[in-house]
Amino acid sequence: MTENPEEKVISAMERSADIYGVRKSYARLYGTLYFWDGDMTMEELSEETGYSRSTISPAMRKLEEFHMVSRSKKEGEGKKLFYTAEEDLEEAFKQLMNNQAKRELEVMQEALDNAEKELDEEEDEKILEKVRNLKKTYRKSERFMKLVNSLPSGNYMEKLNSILRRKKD
Amino acid sequence: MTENPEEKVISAMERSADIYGVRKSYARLYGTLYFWDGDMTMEELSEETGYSRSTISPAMRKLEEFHMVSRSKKEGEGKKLFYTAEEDLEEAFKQLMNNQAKRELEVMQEALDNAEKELDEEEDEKILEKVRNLKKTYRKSERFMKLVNSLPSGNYMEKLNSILRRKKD
DNA sequence: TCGAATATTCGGGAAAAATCGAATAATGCT
DNA sequence: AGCATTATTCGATTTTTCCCGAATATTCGA
Repeated sequence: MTENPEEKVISAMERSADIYGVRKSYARLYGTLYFWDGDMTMEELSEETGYSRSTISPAMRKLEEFHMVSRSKKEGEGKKLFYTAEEDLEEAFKQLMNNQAKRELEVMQEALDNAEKELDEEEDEKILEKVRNLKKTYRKSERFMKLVNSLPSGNYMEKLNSILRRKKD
Repeated sequence: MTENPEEKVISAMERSADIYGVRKSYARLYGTLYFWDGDMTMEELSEETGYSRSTISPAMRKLEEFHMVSRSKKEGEGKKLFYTAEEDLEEAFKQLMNNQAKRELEVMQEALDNAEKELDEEEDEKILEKVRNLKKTYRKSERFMKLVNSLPSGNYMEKLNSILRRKKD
């Protein structure tokens, strides 16, 4: 909240989150945690971000689900939870892609399969063709996703680049 | 609206759009147009989707900006606009990525640069390290984006796959 | 097993976004 | 140039999303 240099970065994170349809509060919570030295309790997060505990609690669970943060407990600290930010964002993004986008593609493909089946019975060639066209695109995206996910984390860019450099036009 | 097979596909599109933070109306408009035989006027789109013209007009301009649809006029049809769906979704997604994500990355990188500069003056090593860490990740994403964009449309997946098959574990 | 500390859930209210209808602007035709 | 037709903009309304505080559930330690 106070105007540190990192505040601007956190704002940028909020903006990104917003653009991708993720709650801004998630971004601020993550950013605050990322720049914090060590771990934080929900109470500290609340003080720091201004969000109430009832906002933070589910937010942290989501962030955990996305592998953006991890929780831990401490000896003699009761049931209090301590959070730390996952620093390897690359891995986090891959996870995000894996969970969200994958489920997403599945829904679409199921819809396309059903439509194809029905249209096949109705012998509606024009629409059928369009459905098949979509299926092709989605199969391609799926393969692309799997590919990115299968690449070893950390240096996939370098690998891809070097692979593709040879066909440089 | 009536329960055709393609309605389910359009619903899935709406869902996708929603997940990615895009207006559902855009998805329905695009989907309706995609399955339509030929081009459509805004009035037809309005009848078909139930959205009013004042919703459709800006939506279509956005879809055009994203290269998802294209407009045209017809001889003797006055100023009336006719829309057709871009069928090459792959190209459209690339465009989308190019516009939205690119601007997005720029904002973040500027914030990171500024933060780095300020922190450098303050000699705050810990935070500085974290900022640099983020910069690294974002540079990587940027390169990745550029790479995907530079790939020839249509069969990049096949190429990548065949290239990578040899390192299959 | 009980009590204290903490996390989580939930309903209501506030804020934000999406859509509509009415008013305005732009375009093509005569 | 003026009229008719269609697109666009804008303020208001509805819908949706987000967040908070209070109530409830869970966990840990004794």
